[in-house]
Amino acid sequence: MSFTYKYPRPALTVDCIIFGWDGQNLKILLIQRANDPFQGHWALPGGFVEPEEELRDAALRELEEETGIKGLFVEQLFTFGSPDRDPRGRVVSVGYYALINLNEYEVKASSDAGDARWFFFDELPSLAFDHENILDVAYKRLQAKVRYEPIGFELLPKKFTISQMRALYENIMGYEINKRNFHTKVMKLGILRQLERQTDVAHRPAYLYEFDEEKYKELTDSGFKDLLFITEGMLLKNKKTTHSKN
Amino acid sequence: MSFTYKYPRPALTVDCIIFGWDGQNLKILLIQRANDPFQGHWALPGGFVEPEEELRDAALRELEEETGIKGLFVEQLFTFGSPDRDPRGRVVSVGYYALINLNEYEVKASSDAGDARWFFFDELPSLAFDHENILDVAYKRLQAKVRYEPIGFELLPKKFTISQMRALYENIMGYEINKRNFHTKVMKLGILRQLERQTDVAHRPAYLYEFDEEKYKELTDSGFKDLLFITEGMLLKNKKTTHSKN
DNA sequence: ACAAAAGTGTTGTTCCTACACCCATGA
DNA sequence: TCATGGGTGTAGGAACAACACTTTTGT
Repeated sequence: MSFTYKYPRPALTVDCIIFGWDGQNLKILLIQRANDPFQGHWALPGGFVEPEEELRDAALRELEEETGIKGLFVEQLFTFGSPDRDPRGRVVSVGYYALINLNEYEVKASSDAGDARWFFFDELPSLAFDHENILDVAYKRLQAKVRYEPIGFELLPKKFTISQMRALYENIMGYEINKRNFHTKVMKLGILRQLERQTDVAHRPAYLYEFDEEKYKELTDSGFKDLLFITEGMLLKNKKTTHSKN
Repeated sequence: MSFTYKYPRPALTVDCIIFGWDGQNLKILLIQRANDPFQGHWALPGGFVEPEEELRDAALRELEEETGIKGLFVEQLFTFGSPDRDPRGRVVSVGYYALINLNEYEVKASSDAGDARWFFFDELPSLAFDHENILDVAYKRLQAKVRYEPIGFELLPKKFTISQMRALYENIMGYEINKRNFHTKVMKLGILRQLERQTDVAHRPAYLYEFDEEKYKELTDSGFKDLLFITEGMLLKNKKTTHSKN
């Protein structure tokens, strides 16, 4: 069976940039290509969009295939369509990025499509196609979003401490964050519900919090989010953070 | 001549949302469809992406065809790919939005592809396909961008007054803007070069300004734009602006 | 008692907000 | 002189930035 058109048509794919967070490290899920163009190279997971499939659903399907998890948080990133981005011919790819907490799910990183592996964000191999560029766009987007609204609750566990939240943001921003001012800002926003305290830690136990979606929705819906969430004085710019891999 | 593939492929188009500003009104360029699906309906200008063409170039080409202007400001908006968005079959469309000052160019609004016309933003007809949705996404994006950085210098003439700039933002935001606070903020940013004054107006002549791209680049490059450009107290929320069509 | 991380007090500064007021021009 | 916008002064409050300090746990 085959399909014939009057004019040439590009193939349509989705590529997924999957950000994972294990509490210490920002990671990216990559797969090793089994077949020819760039065989053996690492690449972003992705694949062809089915004829009757929503773009978003295609992304979710690929994500489920690679991680085993349904209904991940995804957002459309950008569409990449340079004529020569794939040596086999023209392939237009819609990029989606996903956020996932690696402790909550114990994500399998293997799949039908060859080897899959989580990489530390600062130890990425070189990638197939234009995937380094795509990844770059995704990371910049993540950094930008984090500046003007608190996101990434998909990356944190259900219950988390402010320190854990701060550690995540430090990794995304690439800078240490002023503890005092971060705490103040988060509290003032009022989108966290305070729960019980931690136990069994060798220091003063921190309060646990959970994300209050109601309050968050109010904030964004109520006309205006006049938040720059991460402000300038919050960042300790002399102290860069590596995506520490302890 | 024809092209045959093993699997079905969607057609790939670009659609352009062209925002125009004539000094008083926000407008949108639409074309009237000459052919069958939605014949006679108004639609966003757009068309197929050529086999060897960058997506962005396709958008620029369409824009030139419709407006006669090369090198307009464009930015990728979003990609729309619902399987049923076009009754002829699957068509995936990459949306681009453009900004253009209607006085500077005296834009022709006719084209080979049937009738083209500028519509007042608040007098839009119903549109073909899912173009109302696309337009909605574009307008929301424009509003969002304007919140956290001063954009739209493409919409203003080379030399403009602060009042003209404010009028533009009032139209985009849909609210009147507090004159004092807007003025203060714009001045503090330091991205405008002050020029001579207006002449021949029946009131105190305003200073003309031009956009200082250098300073603007410094601002954005220098790490952080901690600007919410349009702040809450700037807007007079009781006073909505229609996109006044005088 | 000590280390380690959690959490709070506070001060100077900048920015935002909401007013009121004066200025320069053409008719 | 009046109408019409252009442009400025300013005061109270909120938010930001940069400090230092106290608290609570396990070892």
